[in-house]
Amino acid sequence: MTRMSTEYTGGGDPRRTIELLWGVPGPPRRGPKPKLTVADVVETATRLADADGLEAVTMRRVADELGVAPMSLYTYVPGHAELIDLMLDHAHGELTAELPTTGWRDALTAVAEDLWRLYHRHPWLLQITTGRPPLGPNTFAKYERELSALDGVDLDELELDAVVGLVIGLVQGTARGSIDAIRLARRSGLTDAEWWERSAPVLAGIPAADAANFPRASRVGTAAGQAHDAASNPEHHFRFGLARVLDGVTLLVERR
Amino acid sequence: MTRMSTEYTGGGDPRRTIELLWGVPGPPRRGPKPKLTVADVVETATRLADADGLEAVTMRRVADELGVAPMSLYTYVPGHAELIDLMLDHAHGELTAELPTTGWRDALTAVAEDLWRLYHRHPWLLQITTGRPPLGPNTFAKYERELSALDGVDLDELELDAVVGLVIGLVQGTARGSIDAIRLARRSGLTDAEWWERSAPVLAGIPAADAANFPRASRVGTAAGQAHDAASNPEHHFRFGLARVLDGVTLLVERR
DNA sequence: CCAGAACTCTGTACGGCGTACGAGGAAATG
DNA sequence: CATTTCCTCGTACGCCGTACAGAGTTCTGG
Repeated sequence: MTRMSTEYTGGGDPRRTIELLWGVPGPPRRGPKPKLTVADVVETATRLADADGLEAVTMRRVADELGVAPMSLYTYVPGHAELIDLMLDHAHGELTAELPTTGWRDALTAVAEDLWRLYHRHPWLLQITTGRPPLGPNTFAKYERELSALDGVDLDELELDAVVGLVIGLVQGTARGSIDAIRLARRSGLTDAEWWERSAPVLAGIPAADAANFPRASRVGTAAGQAHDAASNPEHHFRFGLARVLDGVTLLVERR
Repeated sequence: MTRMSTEYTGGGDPRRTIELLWGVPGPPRRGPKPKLTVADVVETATRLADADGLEAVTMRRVADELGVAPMSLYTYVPGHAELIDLMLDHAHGELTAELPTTGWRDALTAVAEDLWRLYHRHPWLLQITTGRPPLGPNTFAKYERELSALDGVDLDELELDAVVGLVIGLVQGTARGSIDAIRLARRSGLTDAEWWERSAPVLAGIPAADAANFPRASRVGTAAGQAHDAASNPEHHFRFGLARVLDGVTLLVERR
C-alpha cells in the first residue's frame, strides 16, 4: 500500500518562480525554437493531477505526455516544486465568477461555495501545503476577490483578514474530508459504508474496543453514519460549519 | 528544491492494521526472539518525524536508527503506510489532560488548545491526510474526549458531531499555517518578514502586480503583515476563529 | 531427544523518483 | 560563415518502498 504525496511550497529562490508566475518575457531568444511553452507544461501536469492525483505529476510522466524527454522540462520550469507552484496559481485563475451584490453574507457564501467546487474539480489542490502561497497573479486576485465580499462591512483590516482566513480554512477542512472519502472509495473500490462493514467485525473481536468504553463516540458515530451515507456527510459539515461561522461573524459586526 | 510528502491513510486491508493498533497478542511465537517491538519502531519513527519531518521517516532511516537492516522492519509493520497509521494513533494518545468542568465553552476551548499544542509538538501530524482515520484506541479516545466537552449541551447527535468537526477543522487549518511558517523559516533560514523583504522588490518590478490592481489585498495584506510579525499571525487567526465559532455555536444552542 | 515447522533477520535486486552533468544540434548574431 | 546562445536529451547518481529467497534460531510434536 503506497501512500500519496503532498508537497511544499515557497522553498527556493522566489525570484525565478515569481517571474514565471507573472510571465515576464525574458531576454530575446537566440537558440532553436522551443517545442513547448510553460503553459503546455502546467496544463499537462494539471490534467495528470486531476486524473490521478498529485503523485502522478512526475517529471517523467509529464514529459512522456508531452512527447519529450524528462530533462527537457527543466528548460521551462526550474524543477518539480516550482511546477506545482505554477499549477496552484493557475488553478486559482478559475475563480472568476461574479459575487452576488445582495450583502456580505451571500457574497461570502458564494466565495465558500466556489472554493468548495474548485477543490472538488482539482482535488490535488488540497494535497499542497501552501506554506507561503505562490505570489502569482491569480492567487492575488483570489484574495482580492475574497476581501471584496466584505466591502462595506465595518471591520478593520486585521479582522477582515481573519474572517476571510476563517472561511477559507473551513472550506479546506471540510473539502479535504469530502475529497478523501471520494478518493479512498475510488482507489479501494469500497464505499465508506462497505469499508465500515468490513472493519466493524474486526473491531468487534477486540474486547478493548467495546462500545461501553467509548459511549459517546459510539452513539454519535453510529448516528452520524446512519443519517447520511458517508459521502454526503462532509457536505453537511460544510453547510453546518459555514452557518455557524457566518453567525459568529454577524455577531461581531453587529457588536459595532 | 525538494518538497515534502504528506501521506495517505486507510488504504490497505484494515484487518492487520487494526490488530496492530490494538496490540492483539497473536499466536504463540515459535521462532527466534524478536530484537524489537512494534512500539520501538513507532517511537523511533516518531522521533525522526519530530526532528526532521515526515519525509525523514523512511524504512531505511528508521532501521538505521534501530541498528537493524531495513527489511527487518517488515517483521513488525506491514509497510510504510501502516507505520504512519500507528504513529498517528500513538500521538493521539498524548491527549489525556482533564477537561475543565466550568461549562462546554471552556471545555471546547481546552480541546482546541490541547490540539493546537499537539500539532506544534508533532508538526508531521498535519502532513497526514486522514482519509479514514486509523481505528485505534487513542483515536477513539480522542473523539470520545472531544464529545465529552459537550456533555449536557442540548444538541442532537448530528449536531454534536458537526460541532466537534468544526472546532477540529479550525485548529487544523490555523495550526497548519503556523507550522508551515515555522518550518519554512527553519529550512530557508529566513523569517517570514525577511522572505517578504526579498520577494517585494521582485514583485515591484512587475507592472501587473501593482497595488492599484489589488487595492483591498494590498491594504489588508500590508496591515496584517505589520500588526503582528508573521509568526504570531496564525495564532491570532486561531484565537479569532475560535471565538467566532464558539459564538456561532452558542447562538445555535440558545435557539433551543 | 530430535526432526521439522515456524519465525526472525538480512542481502540483493527491481522499478520508481528528482535532477546534475555534459554532449549534440539548431537558430540567431556579428 | 564563425560564434554565441539556447533547446534537447542520454546517462548516471543517490534516494525511495518493498518482493523474494536464503540463513539462522527457537519451539513443538512425536
